Amino acid sequence: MSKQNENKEIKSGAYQAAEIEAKIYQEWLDKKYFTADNTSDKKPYSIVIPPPNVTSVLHLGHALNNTIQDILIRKHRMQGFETAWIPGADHAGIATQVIVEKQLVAEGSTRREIGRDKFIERTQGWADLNKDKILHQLEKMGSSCDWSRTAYTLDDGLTSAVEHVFKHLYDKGYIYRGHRIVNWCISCQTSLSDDEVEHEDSKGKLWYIRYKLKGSDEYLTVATTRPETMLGDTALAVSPKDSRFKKYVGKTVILPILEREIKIVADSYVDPEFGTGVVKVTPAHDPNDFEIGRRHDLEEINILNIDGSINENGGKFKGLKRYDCRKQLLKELEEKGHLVKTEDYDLSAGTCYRCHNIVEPYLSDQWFVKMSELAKPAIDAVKSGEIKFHPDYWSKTYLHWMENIRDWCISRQLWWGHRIPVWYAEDGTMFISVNRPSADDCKGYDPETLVQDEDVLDTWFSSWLWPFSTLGWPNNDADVKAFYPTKVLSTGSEIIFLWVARMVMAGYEFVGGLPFTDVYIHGTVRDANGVKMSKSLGNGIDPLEIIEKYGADALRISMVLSTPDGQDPWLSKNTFEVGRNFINKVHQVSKFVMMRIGDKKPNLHEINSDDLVIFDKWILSRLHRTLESVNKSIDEYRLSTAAKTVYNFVWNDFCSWYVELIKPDKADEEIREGSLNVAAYVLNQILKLMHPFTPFVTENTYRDLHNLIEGSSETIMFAKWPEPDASFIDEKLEESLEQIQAVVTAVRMVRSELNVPPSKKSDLYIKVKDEAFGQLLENHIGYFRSLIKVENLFVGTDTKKPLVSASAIISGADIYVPLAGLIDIEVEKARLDKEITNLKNQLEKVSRKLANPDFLANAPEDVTKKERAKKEDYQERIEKMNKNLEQILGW
RNA sequence: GGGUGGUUAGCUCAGCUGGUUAGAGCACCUGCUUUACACGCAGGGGGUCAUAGGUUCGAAUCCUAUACCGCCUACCA
Repeated sequence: MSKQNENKEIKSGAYQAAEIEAKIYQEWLDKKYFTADNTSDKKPYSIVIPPPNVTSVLHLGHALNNTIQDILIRKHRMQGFETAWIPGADHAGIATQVIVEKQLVAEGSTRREIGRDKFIERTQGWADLNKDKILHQLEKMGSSCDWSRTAYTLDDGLTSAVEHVFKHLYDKGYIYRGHRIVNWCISCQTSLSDDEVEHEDSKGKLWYIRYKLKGSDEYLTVATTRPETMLGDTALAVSPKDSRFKKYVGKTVILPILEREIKIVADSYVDPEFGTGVVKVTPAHDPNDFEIGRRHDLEEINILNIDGSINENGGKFKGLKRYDCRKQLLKELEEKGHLVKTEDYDLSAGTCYRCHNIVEPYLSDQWFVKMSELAKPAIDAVKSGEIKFHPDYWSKTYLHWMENIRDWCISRQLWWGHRIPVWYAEDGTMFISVNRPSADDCKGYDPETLVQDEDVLDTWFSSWLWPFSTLGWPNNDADVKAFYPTKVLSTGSEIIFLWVARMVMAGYEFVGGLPFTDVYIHGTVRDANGVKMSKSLGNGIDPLEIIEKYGADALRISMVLSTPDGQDPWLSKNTFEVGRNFINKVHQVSKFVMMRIGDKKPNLHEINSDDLVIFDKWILSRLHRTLESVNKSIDEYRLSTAAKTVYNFVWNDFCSWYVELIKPDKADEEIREGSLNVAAYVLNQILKLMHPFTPFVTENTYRDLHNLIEGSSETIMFAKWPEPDASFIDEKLEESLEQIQAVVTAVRMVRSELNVPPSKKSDLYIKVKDEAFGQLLENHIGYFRSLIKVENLFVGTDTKKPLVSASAIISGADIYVPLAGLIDIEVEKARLDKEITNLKNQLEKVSRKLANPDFLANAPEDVTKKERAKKEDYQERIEKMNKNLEQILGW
């Protein structure tokens, strides 16, 4: 931190976010402003929150996502929609169970020791604690969630939705139980769906192992990346088209070490070009081998225990961990001459998305959902544009996955979650029910003898119902009727498959219609080095820490400003200074305007157009241009662009120009009434426009402003959203003002470069080309006199250059600042030289263009006209500057 | 291996349908206790727009390759 920064902290005039934010949020809660009314006549606008996991508190990714949702909700609330933002949390089966199990181990216990009921009770307590923390964080961020509708995937209502859906799919034949190869995490000791497996590239080896042909001295060599699986080999396979190996098909080889006899089969899966052209077949530990095994009726030998150690089928290797076994096995193979060679090999190993251990393909009984039929309407929805992705390119990712969808393994060998609602009789007959079936439900069987499936359902099996289960489906339809489908789902790209796609399928299958019309995919939050923020890397930033230091408004606006539309934001702690400074700026300018209002009563809602000067009209024009642009950007989900537009308007147009322009020449003079009205009106619009982005400072200031003028105030939350009005936009007038700004800037530049003390006033001579512009300057000099420290202004079409003066030549005006005794000739000369060189370069470019006959022949007329005008302008300015330069040299 | 996003100032990014003196914020340099704001004001320096071709009167912008960075996806042992 620099010295300057240290000093700033002590300054007392700055905006104090913390106290204001806490107070305001509590008021919003007390008045129940966030609560949605399902009987309202207003048009609905609803969003369901992507439920955060109860395993950990929120990070900046959540802060970004929830800011986006709150911006959309608050804007639409102001636009008169009945808004419902449904908050909630997700029980996160595997992740939560893993954490609680670790706690138990640390205490010297295990889940099996304390038993299922105790374990669930304990996990529940822990999850509830975290859930509360998460909801508290959302509040601190200013989220205007409808807390009366807070949902949780393990709530009774949501649980009954899960049961309902399970039964529905089972009856339809879409849910089935199968003996299949699944992804098995040896650490979490559960199956995983394909989407819960992450692929990580790693350096591996390809081991070449030879298998001896029975009754011959010949060998067949296979290549493998997982040699330990050979303990479960039940065949070798070759391509049926491969002439090299045709003669061996049907023969037998001896599996090294275990000395088991296994046969050689021909299967078209084998690629003769790869490796040796011979593949070892381990049906119980490889999905492809499993298929080959089924085709050739091979034995399926499971060699692993659920913890990844070798079981009794591994003979003497029994009890070894998988990679220890690999080591010993390779050693023995080498000793016995079976290891032909070893090559380096890049592979991408599947790892568990929760614990990052390498996943084993594992043969077990699991429940699956058949997906192909469910996918159809979900594909159509995106293809037809009924559901739109923002940015649009994500729809390709979605469609690619949907069109290649595979069955979904939904059973998990866990205790934490929705227990599979299936009961088995001794003979294997199944009954679907959450609770023990009644005698009527299982005719012919004694309910007491039925045993419930031990496993629980994948967490996503409850979260895919989120857009309607949170609204009371299937038991209560009032909210469903009022708020389904929701409008937009805002989330990160990493759960397009896990969650978004499945919600779309669920929406069509269970409720009969799409769950949302828009999917907004925001970027992934990264640290200052571009590394994804994560708890395990420890590079995350706690939003609460940022809120404490800078305020929630600053957190929100900083995040949105620094998240490029459709790209990943790179954030560091000082990213948030941008927002804090901006909030303070708004606070300061509001303070100023209110101070100047005093006991006057400007109209905040209407403009009296009879009492406007050019600057007033200009800021109104800029305001409405801004409104036009911001509204468009938000509608297109370009929130960062919207925020930047607001930022630039407020800081540059309003604070740096307009407010400075209307400041009277002397401190004790009053602001012209018409301008003060405009300032108050524009400020009010700014506050409303900014409210979705920075809810607290705008609420606070809005109330102050209204109290001051009207003696009372309502909340800004339901204030009328500022819509653009094109009749305020005046391009010509904006151009005129840009000319005035150019004069001001030129004078400032001259003074600054010549090191004129800011306190020193001077006269100003301007020779204008156009009489009207001269009038404009003359009539409004009072407004910008203080901006350029001008004493007397001399303006006209024939104004002469004072002898000793610095000059600046801009389009349409020659500017002279008489500064006898203050001008350093060398500095002024260098300055003019630089300017002239600059202009000459530009002139050169334009001249070349205009000398090209093809350009003149082909370019549209307005372009050539523009270029000609430019050329003239450059020439004129260069001439004048040269003259000025000569004159200086003559001094 | 397929798909997809990126490459513009020291850093993070704008620049949407080709014609701009290529912009902003941060950082940097200079000056400033100027009537709200030093979390500020004014001014300044800094870019052969990844590379190579092409289309065009004209390319940061369109097309084609190449390189690098990133993400997603994939059962080639």
